[in-house]
Amino acid sequence: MKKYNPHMIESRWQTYWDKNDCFKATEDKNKEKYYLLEMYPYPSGKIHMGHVRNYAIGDVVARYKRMKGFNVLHPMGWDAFGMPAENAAIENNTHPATWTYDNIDYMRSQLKSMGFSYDWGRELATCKEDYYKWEQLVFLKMFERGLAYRKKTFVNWCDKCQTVLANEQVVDGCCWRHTDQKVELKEMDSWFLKTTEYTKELLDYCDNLPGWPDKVLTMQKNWIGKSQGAIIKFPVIDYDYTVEVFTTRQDTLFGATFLCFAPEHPMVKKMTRGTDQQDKVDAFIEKTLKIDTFMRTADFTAKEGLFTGRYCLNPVTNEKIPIYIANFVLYEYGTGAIMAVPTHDQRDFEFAKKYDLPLRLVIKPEDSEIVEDQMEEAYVGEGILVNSDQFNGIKNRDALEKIGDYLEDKGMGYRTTNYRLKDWGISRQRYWGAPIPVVYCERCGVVPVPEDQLPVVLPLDLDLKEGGKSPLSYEASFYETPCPKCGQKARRETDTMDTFVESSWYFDRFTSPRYDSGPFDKEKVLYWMPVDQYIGGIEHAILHLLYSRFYTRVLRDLGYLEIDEPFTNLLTQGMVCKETLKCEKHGYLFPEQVKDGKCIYCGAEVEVGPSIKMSKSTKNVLDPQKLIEKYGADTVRMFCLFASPPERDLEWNDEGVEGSWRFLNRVWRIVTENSDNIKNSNRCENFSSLPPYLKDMYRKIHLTIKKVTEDIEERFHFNTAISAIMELFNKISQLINSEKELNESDWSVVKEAVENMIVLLNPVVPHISEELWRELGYKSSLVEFSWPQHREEFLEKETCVIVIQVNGKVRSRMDAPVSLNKTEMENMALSDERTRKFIEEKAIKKVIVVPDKLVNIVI
RNA sequence: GCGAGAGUGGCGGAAUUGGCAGACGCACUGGACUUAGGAUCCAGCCCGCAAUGCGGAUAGGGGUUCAAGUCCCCUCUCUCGCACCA
Repeated sequence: MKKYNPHMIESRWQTYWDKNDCFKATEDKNKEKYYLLEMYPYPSGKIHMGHVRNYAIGDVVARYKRMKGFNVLHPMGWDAFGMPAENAAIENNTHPATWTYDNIDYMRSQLKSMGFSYDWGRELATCKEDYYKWEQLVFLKMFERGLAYRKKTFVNWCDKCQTVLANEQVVDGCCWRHTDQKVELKEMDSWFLKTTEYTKELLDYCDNLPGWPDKVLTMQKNWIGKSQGAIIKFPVIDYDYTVEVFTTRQDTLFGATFLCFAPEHPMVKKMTRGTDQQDKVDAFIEKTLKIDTFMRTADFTAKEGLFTGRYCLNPVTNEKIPIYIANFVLYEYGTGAIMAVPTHDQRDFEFAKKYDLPLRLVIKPEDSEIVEDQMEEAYVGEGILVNSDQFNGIKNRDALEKIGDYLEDKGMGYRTTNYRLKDWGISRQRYWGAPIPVVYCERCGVVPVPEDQLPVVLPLDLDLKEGGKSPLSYEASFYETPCPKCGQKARRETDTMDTFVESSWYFDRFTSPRYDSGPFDKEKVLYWMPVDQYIGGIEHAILHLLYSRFYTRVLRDLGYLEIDEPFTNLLTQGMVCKETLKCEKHGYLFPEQVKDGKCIYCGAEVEVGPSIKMSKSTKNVLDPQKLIEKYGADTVRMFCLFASPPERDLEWNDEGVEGSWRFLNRVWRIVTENSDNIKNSNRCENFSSLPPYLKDMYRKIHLTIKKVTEDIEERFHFNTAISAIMELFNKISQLINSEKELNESDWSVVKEAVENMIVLLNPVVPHISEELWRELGYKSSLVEFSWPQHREEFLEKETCVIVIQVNGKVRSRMDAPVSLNKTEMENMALSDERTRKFIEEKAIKKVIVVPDKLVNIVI
């Protein structure tokens, strides 16, 4: 008997699929298309378990859909621009391009060794000219339409990255890549994409994506952050300016006793210029801007502010109220200034108490009294308006409307909707990215590079300096260029685009990756898009997915696409977790640094920590390469799918992998040891003449087909699909290993069972199943094979086990013919001897009968 | 603080519509085969007890129901997201 040798088998089948172009996708209008996409990886060096899991999940679906007869597009590529390439290049004295392409080559070979069914002919890398050229073109089109623009703003600056970060890339006040690096505010010129042009659509369509997890949609909605309220105008006294504030609580307007500006608001300096307060105000602004936004606005940071020396009029009370600047007011949100109602807003309350500002109650709870002097916190509940002139006595909910109307009537303001979503800052002061195709000319200003001069090529031969600014800004051969308009000496933009721009349309490019007359071939993109199933990590729930939704709309409005949403269905898989090992002296340890529970360096007892996301920093990682070398790709794929359903975290367990390995060995053995008998027997023709135990086996075959199909199709629950196949396997193995000699009809049913088992296993473990399929005498590959369809008539049973309960407790079971009516079942249960013991002489109150399942006798 | 999700044996997890809780796998225990077993096969494996049976058990408490892991209410714990957003 041949031993199961995964490496031999796997490389043989990988070569076969490759040579025969098995996964090559071509447009075919007669077939239903299915575009399956997993989030493409950043070529960081080698694949990690997260990739393996993500791509194993995707591959099951791709292979399954293909067997189901769909025209499947399943591409793979590389998110190839980005900072790690630059950092690694400086560290290792290589070029980012060399580093990136080397990594791509190695990672491609790793993905190939996993046997994923990609159409490798469509592979793309975003760092190549023929990719970013089209991104630059789209940028120019956006510029023409005002969807890309330049402005001076306060930007998030990471000193370690030496670049600007998008708001989305700031996590807890720190850089998303350097969690120990505080982000500073820096005023800079930057390019923005006008995501806010589509705010409403992006929000509304969240209710139009039934195939997305609610969690992700909620996160997107929160990020967009819709709030309804009003803009209210407060005229400044003795100064020609009217402050506009946004509020959601116009019902509390009569209680607005002061105003607060964000310190960096440009009006603050203007209003205080030449006044006594100027110096103090300037100092306060400077001080506040040194503190990053997170710290400044953290809930543990005390409210701080300063009087500007100016007053304005509360438009409804006509009272003179002071204008402050305050650290807790955000310049980016609303109008950058607020009306402060200390009685009904906790922040305003704290501020007023600190600076001794007046409190006026304007909402009173219906069943109690509040006195301003005795308030210890703001009253934020519902109530009745007081101290509000003609609005006194009405409920504050109604006052929202009424005061809104009043403001509009009097021209003091208007109702509006405000969103938290801001425009997307895409400028990065980095080298390894797509150049922004514009030129700055002293005469002509900002001049877009003409389309026929694209691409603006990222130069490869230049010096990379450690730290500091982007090398492009030192490279005269790059930035020196004649102005496209007037021909005079001009300077090229040296910033590059955020890499999220590339990932906002790579899925479109996959439909025609070699197309050279535009971003993509319209006919092909119309055929394939949208992506039917997108699979990736939850960590992209906001950034990547929101940008992609935005970019899709831009491409639609530019005439490239005819769809609104890029991804019809989204599956967010959980993280791969493993326990951590920690030594008191040496910190986190790799498993090989621990022997017999002791640290190999100091012999100290190693603490086994909780299972958390695999990460290099906590050293609880596992190199998939080693697993593939030890067990082969099929075992690794199988364990990843078997250990938990995809959306949940996967708890890594070394012994569990052994289990998958043993299962595949058992399958191998039972098929190879019995292949002659299986090959030489005929398919079972006459079901009704089979003895009961074979009918039972037949039923199991069809039950398994049904279960596996439903688990993959409806829920992506591969773990239960695999366990169903294991049950079928156990049943086959019991029959074959039983004492008796197998006869002809036994073998005919075994043939049916084994063949179906192999086909059902194919999407999960494609190599071993192909090999065993051949072992059974089939010449063609399972790639060509159709997914089996269960037959209802084989699921039907002649008898079933009925559970008999007395007062809800299981007391007995009986075998009964199926489809008895309720009375028959009841009578049968009542005549059951074991059941009678529990009923004794007691009166029966009620009998509940669930057909073919259960009888519950209530006494 | 707000929002969402989760809590089931020693472990990963099943139970899809309210109908036998613990499928499948791991670990563990015993046995067979064996020079050997970290291979393979067979058996056992939620807890308690007066043990062929009975009782208890799905974070804890209460409720609805003939029947609750599943539905409702309260409490606790954990995870994730947001967090002075006016």
